[in-house]
This record gives sequence, structure tokens and C-alpha cells, in this order.
Amino acid sequence: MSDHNARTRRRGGELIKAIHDAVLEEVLEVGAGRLTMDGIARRAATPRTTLYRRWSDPIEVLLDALYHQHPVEEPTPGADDLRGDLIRALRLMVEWALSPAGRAVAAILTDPRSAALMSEALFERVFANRGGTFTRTVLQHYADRGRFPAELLTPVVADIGEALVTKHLIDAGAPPTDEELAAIVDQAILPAIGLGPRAPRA
Amino acid sequence: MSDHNARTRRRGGELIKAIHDAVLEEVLEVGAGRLTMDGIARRAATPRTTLYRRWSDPIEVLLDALYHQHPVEEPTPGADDLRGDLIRALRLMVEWALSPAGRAVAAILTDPRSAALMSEALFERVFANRGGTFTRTVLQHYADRGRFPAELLTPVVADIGEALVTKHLIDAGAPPTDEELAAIVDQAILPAIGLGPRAPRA
DNA sequence: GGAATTAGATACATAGTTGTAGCTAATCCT
DNA sequence: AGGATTAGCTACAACTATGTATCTAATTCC
Repeated sequence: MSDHNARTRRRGGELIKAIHDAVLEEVLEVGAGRLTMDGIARRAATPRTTLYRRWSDPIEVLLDALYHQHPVEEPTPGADDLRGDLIRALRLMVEWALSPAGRAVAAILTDPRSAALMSEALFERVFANRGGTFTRTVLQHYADRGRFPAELLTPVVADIGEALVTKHLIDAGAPPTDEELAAIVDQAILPAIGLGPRAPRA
Repeated sequence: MSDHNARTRRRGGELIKAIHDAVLEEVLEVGAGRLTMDGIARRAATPRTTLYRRWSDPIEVLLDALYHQHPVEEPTPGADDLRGDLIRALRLMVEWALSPAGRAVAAILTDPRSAALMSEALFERVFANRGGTFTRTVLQHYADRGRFPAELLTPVVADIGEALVTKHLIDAGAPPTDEELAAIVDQAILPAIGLGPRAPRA
């Protein structure tokens, strides 16, 4: 019961969460390169001194915020619907990519300073739920059940869906529609696992 | 013959080129968000005033530099070697992506300020030689010659190669080797145009 | 209830970026 | 050769971010 409705003094976890939220908002607005302690502090409505007590520069704050982000939902393969499960997996990925955390990761990856500071640990944590897990989880599930030859599930094949979704986000600047996700599944992923270009139904 | 060996005063085109080169170097080092007139001017060894005479802020300089970049080499489909031509097309793309211009584009796309200022014209100019042309040119060539059903050459299919190369660059932080390019062609592109996962030779 | 902790409000000297201005001198053009 | 451009140089005032220091007061913990 730490948050009745009082505008009292924040402390510990509550304060840190507010700061984490602030960096993620800030990075969306100004980009990773233009993050400042000042900007973050203003947005979190806290004095800069509070930031310096915990972090030494803006990128540290950002990386820390990402590190404490909730992991993304995992795709859970359902009935016996490979095609549908793939589409759902990609939809999950789109959702993540559009979230503050997802967009912050994009900002970090192309910022020289931030990228250099990104630890192995964070890389794992962030990419485990992004780098190829969405689609791979589903494909693995159906490969294990013999719906297609397991040796076709190569690293390249596991990446096809995520790669195309990422490219769409970059090129179009907008998330792919469900039809576009379906096209990716039908025209790129399914053919690669031997379910020919003309076999939309799994 | 404007450049004997004299370290005389630069002017017009020569000066502008030096400035363009400077921004592209600068953006690689500090990122799009941390570009400053000051930094660019220092690197180009010219007073800031010279910059202000032409551009109003660092991002303008960067976008202008990109706009005047030489267009990338186009893939030229050769003998009758679809697979080889695809690999060569992707190799061209990797080359471009690693160039100053290619990396600058990546920096711009995830920087809120820069992205907002990127004009339609520049987007076209830059993406026409990137967004999907490498692989598409080759595929179109062979589709026209009936090497595979033309209706399989959808937008999604034309993007597969570029998407996977991009993803590799991001995830691995390094360019794909020739073997990896071959895997992309064999396991993702060729199956999508009906040349099954097990048919490495075109 | 009292001590320890920790957020909030200043304040400040330093440093870097920004636009602009004024002058000098090299280069181009005819 | 002479006039018009335009780069190079220097300076400056306004602003912003950086770290640090100091003091006050809210909250937590025992």
C-alpha cells in the first residue's frame, strides 16, 4: 500500500520505476544519442542528484531500464495449426517491436556509444526474446512432432519471419497488417520448410 | 586539376565534398544524435561559419551528404546462374551496408530527429538502391526468362534476401560470410520461388 | 519514538554548442 | 587587372548539460 493517491515522496523501487519509464519515453523522443541526465530527471520529476546517486551517465540508465523490463510473452503453439501459430508468433513480435522497450533496443543498436556499453548479459536477455525466438519456438514444436523434416529447421530458416517483419517495420515505418504477416508465412516461411509456395494451409 | 599538391584554400565542390566526408565519418563515430556543427567543422578543418552559410543544423548536413552519395552498383545478372547471381547480389548489398553511407542510413533510421527530416526524395534515392533492389533485379531477370513462375515473385519474396542479411548484420554485428550468404539463398530464397529446399543448383 | 536512510531543493563552477558578427585574404570570372 | 565571391579566422553572448556540494525533510526500520 505504498500508493494511495498521495503525491508523497517516492522512494526505492517506486522511484526507480518512474525513472526507468522516463528514460524509455525520453529515448523515443530524442533518440539514444541525445539522452541527457537532465532530460531524464526532468521527465521523471526528480532532481538530477538522485540519478547520479545510482548511475553515472544517461546510457547506463537506459540499459538498466531495459534490463529490468519484463520479458516478452512467449508464443505457445496450440492445437495443430502451424500456419496460425506462426502468424500469432509474428504478431507477438510486432507487438514487442512497437513497445517502448522494443523501440529503445533499435535506438541502442545503431548508437555507437550505447552499443559499445551493451553487456553480454543484456544482449542475451533482450535478444533471447527477439533475435529469433518467436518463430523458432513454433517451428521447433512442429518439427518435433514430425510435421516437417527437422533438418530443414536451420538458423537461417528460423530467422526468416523475424527478418521480414523487421524489414517491413524499417521500410514502411509501420507494422505489417495481418494480411502481410500471412503473406510472410505463406510465401517465405512455409516454402522453406518444404510446404511449397502454393500450400497456404499447414 | 584542382588539386596539385597545394594546401591552398578549398572552395565550392571540393570544400563541400570534404564536409560531406566529414559528416559521414563523424556519424559513424558519435551517432546521428550526437552530431554537432562543431564536430563536423573540426573534422573538416573548416570554420563553423562555413557550415552555417549552407546548412542550418547537423542533420541537414548529414542528409545532404547522403543525397549526394554515388548510387550503389547494380547487380548485373550474368550467364545462366540464378544461384550465383543471387549470392553476388547479396554480396553487393553487404558491401553497401558496410560503407559509410550504409551505416549512416542505419543511424538515421533510428534517430527520431533525423528520420523526421528525411524527405521522400532522399528516401527514394537511398532506398531504391537498398530496400530490395539487389535481389529483386536478379529474380526479375530470371522470372522474365521463365526460369520460375513469375507470379511467385511477390514483394515478400523479393525482400527475403535483404531482410536476412540485415538481420545478420544486426544480430551478429558482423557481415555474413559467403557460406552464410549461400545458406540464405539455398534455404530461403530458392525454396520461395519453387526451387525446393533441396535444390541448391539453379 | 528515534536513528538511519534517502529523496527533494538549491546553488555553482566548468565546459561545450549555438548562432551571429566583423574582418582578412584567397580564388574565380570577365 | 579589378571586382565579386566566398573561405578562413577570431570573438562573443546565450544557453544547456555536467558533476559536485550542501542543506532540509519525508520515510523506513528497529
